[in-house]
Amino acid sequence: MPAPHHPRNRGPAAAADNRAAILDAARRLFARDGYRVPLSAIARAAGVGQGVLYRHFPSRLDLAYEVFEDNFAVLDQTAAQSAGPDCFALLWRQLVEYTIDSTAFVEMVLDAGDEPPARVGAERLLGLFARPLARAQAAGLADPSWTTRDVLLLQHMVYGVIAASPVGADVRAGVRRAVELIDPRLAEAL
Amino acid sequence: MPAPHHPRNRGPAAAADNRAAILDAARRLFARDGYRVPLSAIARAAGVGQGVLYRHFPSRLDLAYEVFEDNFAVLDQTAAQSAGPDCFALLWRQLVEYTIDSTAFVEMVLDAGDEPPARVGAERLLGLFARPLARAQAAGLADPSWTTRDVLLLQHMVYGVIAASPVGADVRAGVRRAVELIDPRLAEAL
Amino acid sequence: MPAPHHPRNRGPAAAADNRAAILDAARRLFARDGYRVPLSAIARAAGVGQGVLYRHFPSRLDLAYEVFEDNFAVLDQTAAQSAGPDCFALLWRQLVEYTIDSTAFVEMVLDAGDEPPARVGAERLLGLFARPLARAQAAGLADPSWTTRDVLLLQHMVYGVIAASPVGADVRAGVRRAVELIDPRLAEAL
Amino acid sequence: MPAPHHPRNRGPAAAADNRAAILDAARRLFARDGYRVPLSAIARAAGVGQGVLYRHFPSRLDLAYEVFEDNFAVLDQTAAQSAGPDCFALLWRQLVEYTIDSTAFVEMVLDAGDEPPARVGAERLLGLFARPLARAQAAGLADPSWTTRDVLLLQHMVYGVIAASPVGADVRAGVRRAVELIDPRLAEAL
DNA sequence: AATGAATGAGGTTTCATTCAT
DNA sequence: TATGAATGAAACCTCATTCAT
Repeated sequence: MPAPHHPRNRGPAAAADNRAAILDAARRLFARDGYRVPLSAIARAAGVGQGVLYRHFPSRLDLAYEVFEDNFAVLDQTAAQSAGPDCFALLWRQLVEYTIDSTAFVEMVLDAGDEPPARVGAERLLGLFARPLARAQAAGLADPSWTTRDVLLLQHMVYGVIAASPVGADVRAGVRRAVELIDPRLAEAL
Repeated sequence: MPAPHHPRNRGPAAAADNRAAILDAARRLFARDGYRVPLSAIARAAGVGQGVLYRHFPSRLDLAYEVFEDNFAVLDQTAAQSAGPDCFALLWRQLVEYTIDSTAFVEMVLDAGDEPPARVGAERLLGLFARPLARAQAAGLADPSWTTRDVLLLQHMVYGVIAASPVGADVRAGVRRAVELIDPRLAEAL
Repeated sequence: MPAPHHPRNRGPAAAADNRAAILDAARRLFARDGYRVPLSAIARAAGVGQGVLYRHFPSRLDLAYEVFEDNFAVLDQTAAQSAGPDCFALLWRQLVEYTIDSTAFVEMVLDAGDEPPARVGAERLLGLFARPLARAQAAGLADPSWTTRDVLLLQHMVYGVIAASPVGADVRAGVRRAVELIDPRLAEAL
Repeated sequence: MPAPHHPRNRGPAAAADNRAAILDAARRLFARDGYRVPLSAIARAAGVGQGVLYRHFPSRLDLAYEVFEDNFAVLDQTAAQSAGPDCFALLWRQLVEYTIDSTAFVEMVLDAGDEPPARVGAERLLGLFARPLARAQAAGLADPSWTTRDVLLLQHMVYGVIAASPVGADVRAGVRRAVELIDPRLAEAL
């Protein structure tokens, strides 16, 4: 038995692993049980004590933000790698995917309320979409009247559709139709 | 002992009054403190015992549904009184207003999750909008491709914008712009 | 078996009993374990749920104050019944007794800190001692320079001696000697 | 790898520095936040790990005792340097000052409870005051009935006054009046 | 010898729900 | 039928203490 089942207190070296395990557990539980899932459940699922969770993430929002931070990282990469007019569509598609997958994201945003908006990523998204949107507009692939802030609104509208979807419903179909109502080009990207 | 010290139990006659008082208190507290307000607070504000609240509304959702039921009543009235092509715009405007005013509504919908969707009024809205939408479409006041189910989607999109609005933000402006992105005619109605 | 061992939820009728049981338990545990004893321990000892404790006494200070309220009641009685010059000595003796018995009282006072002073009884003691002190002074049984506020200081000095007494020490002897250092007449009363 | 990234472990030489830093931090935090301040806060303020704190001071009481040890050192010096009948007054003044400044001292004494009394310095104080008290008594500067143990009682009485002082109160004035009640000569020394 | 992360017990507090009266 | 106290299961958060590195 080379791997002991309950290695108590693996020391500071475990910090990075623990952090990753917490983020992983949080991602899963946020997705399964919603943003309000007990932090103790996350700690348990991650196999760490509650104190560790508090050390790494002093508040629920800190944790949630980090969970979604990964998403931003991928979006950043997409924005950096794709310089053509399609970049906007790619980003939009990914953003919608993340929004669908992380319904907890909606609740986090709801809950964040009076927190600095940058915390919940709005500003990051704005920066992310600015140039791709301009390029898409120049190429006639996006409505010329849209601002980057409108892209946020679009995402929020997608939120709404997802959030209001009954559990068994086909979320993707609903989102697609909703986006279609706004602009067929947006729906095509999905 | 002819004069009870605490004339508490006013008998069955009080039931209707209590019900109304609870609904009224719930409406206020949902608006002020959000959907998650303690039920005991609602009971207290209504001046009734907690048991009464449970008698009338076995669950928070039952209570919330009834609270918003009144909104539907007004919408019903609007639908009944206005037979012209403008009816759709009137209904839409009212629906958006209710959605904005009752942010708790958003949370309720989020929370309802796996409850029968009809519970949260979707079916009622469908029935409500069916004929007015048709009339508006016939008069060129609404996109001919829209179905009544699309109207629900539209409302959900408005949900999203409201839900994602930071605390101090101008919710109405955001909603208006969002609706504008979909169709200028919808925005005009607001 | 006429008396079930664990009668769960005895209903509102139990409120008064519960309140008394909580106060009783608190008095015992404060005396045994100090002011910082866990509230949950008090609830357990009283045989009630934690919620009940919170309903009756929203804060530790509320509970402590009520526990010591009884003491004041007895002092009030003494002050009311004894109109002679000995009244001061009687009150002083009782006050010292209570102070000795309730070391938690010291800690409560320590902990109260910035709470309204009336809460922790200082003002009550002032009012209680005013007239008896005057009578005792008139009869030459108390130092004429003492004010009622000085009586509080005297009590606090007794606090200090009690608080600093090692566990096994003869608290009473220490207090007596301390009081003797101040004024033999005060010590005689003990 | 000649240049370690984190020059953390400075080796045995750091032990003395660490000890001093911990004592310094403890003195400040005890004064600012009270005796119950988290040990982790002290470690942090001292810039050391928590383990180091435990190595040097196995318990909070050990730490507190050492913190106040310095006070004793000064008292020792006073006792050694002043051979006249005023020595008692000087020592008394210093003792009262330390007691006022370190309200945490009061709490420590309260908390020590069942620890060996010598730990909290009683015995040291006894030894310290023995000869100065005798000299003061011989010179008529102190009550001839006082024993050195009475001096401890006097200090405890001062404790009580300090401990019972409301947060905003003028502690010094209270202490002065209290001491005056005992003996004007003691108050003069302050 | 120092670090500082991990542990986990334990305290406080809050409510949804029940139920004696 | 109404009352509102009682229940008790969590949830949150905080440290004292340990221990791998």
